[in-house]
Amino acid sequence: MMEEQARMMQALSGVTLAGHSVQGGMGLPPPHGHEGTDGDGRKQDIGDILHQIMTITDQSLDEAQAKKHGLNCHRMKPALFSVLCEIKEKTGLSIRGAQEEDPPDPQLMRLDNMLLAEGVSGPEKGGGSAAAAAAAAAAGGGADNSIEHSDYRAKLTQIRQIYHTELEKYEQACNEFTTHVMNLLREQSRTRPISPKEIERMVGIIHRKFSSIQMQLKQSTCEAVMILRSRFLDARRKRRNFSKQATEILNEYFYSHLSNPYPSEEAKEELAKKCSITVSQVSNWFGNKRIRYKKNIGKFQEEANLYAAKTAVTATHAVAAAIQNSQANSPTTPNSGFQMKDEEFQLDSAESKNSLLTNMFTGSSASFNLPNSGDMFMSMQSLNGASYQGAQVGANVQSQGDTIRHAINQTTGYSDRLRHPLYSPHGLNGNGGWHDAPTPTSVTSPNEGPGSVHSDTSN
DNA sequence: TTTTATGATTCGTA
DNA sequence: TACGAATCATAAAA
Repeated sequence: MMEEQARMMQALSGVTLAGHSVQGGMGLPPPHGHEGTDGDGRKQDIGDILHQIMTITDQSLDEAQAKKHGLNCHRMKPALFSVLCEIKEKTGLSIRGAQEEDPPDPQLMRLDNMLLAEGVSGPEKGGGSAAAAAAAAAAGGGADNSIEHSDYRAKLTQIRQIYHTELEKYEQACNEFTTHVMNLLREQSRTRPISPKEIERMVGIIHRKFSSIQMQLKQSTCEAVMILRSRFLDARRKRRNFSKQATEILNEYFYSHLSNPYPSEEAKEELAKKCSITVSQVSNWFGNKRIRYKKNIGKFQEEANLYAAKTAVTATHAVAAAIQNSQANSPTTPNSGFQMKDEEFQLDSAESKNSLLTNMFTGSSASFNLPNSGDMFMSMQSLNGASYQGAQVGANVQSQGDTIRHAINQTTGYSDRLRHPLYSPHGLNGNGGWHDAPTPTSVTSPNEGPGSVHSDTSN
């Protein structure tokens, strides 16, 4: 300590060397009573001032205050202050120079980006709605989708509010503290060498400190958002079985399009709408269903028969209505809308018998090319243990004219249903894959009335 | 508690 | 990019 003082005094006694010629250089009048005297006198004067400064702490407060005032008014004060500042600057800058640069913190940038993306920072309007929508979409499910969506948004808004309140608090505190420190330093600069540059630097340090606190706030906000998101993603992973009705609709479509269980995009949309699920859930369902069906056809046989009977009964009713309708109308009703070729129909009808046998005997996907020797009607009865009116549909249809077939197509919407009264894996090829088949473009429930649109059968 | 069913995800492929 | 296959995770049944 004493060494430092001595060194400083030594440095200051050579102020002229530092470029501040006390004699005229700064326009200062020479020390009183020593006008025109030599350098020894000036040194003596400066040494005296420095001594007073160094010993000021040893004195009582009043004494020190008085001395301080005296020193402030001393004519050498500005020069001395300037020199001290310069020395301080020189030593200080070399130390802090490296810290002066403020490279953008990558972590802070990441946090900022995330907060912006999540809608926590950035514009208020619709804040987070995109993220919320994404999370809600990922959550899947229809009915409670909107509930989850709004729940997510409410929580996000809460986080956003807390974030902004805290941020505002920090900024306010930062400003207050900065102002306070600046005032303090300005005040102190009257008695000790503090240059404006140094004050500026101090402000920078304060801001950095506060921004590190802000980063903590941003980090915890991000964490909160992540937790919120993960909770919604968990909700997605928390599987919920589809409703019985939805499963039925999907199964009906699957087994009635067993030859080609690949619903088109339109069909998927329609199914999704009917089942109150998303299109991707429909895709998932069909993906799972196809693979699980193929893996163990035997296991699904009962289910297949069930849906076959179900849809066939519906189809029968529809056909009966259609026949009645056609009979009620003139027998000369033109078959303007029917486009399916008669040969095709015959062929499909025969194929259905084959597939029926396949179901009965094997359940294997590769063996549907059994001899065409089965009796559809009998098979149905033996399999289901119940009379199967729908089995007669094929015969009826074959015996009726195009008008009726047209009516059937219009009524049921499922050409496959008629072709395969008992749904079978006839569409599976020997390699375990489904044959290429035209993709149906529309979905129609067998429960639907005749007014429905059946684009997949009208071409 | 164990097993089965089922919706979702991931990854490789054509 | 849609699909198959494998797998995960959880609901539901045994």
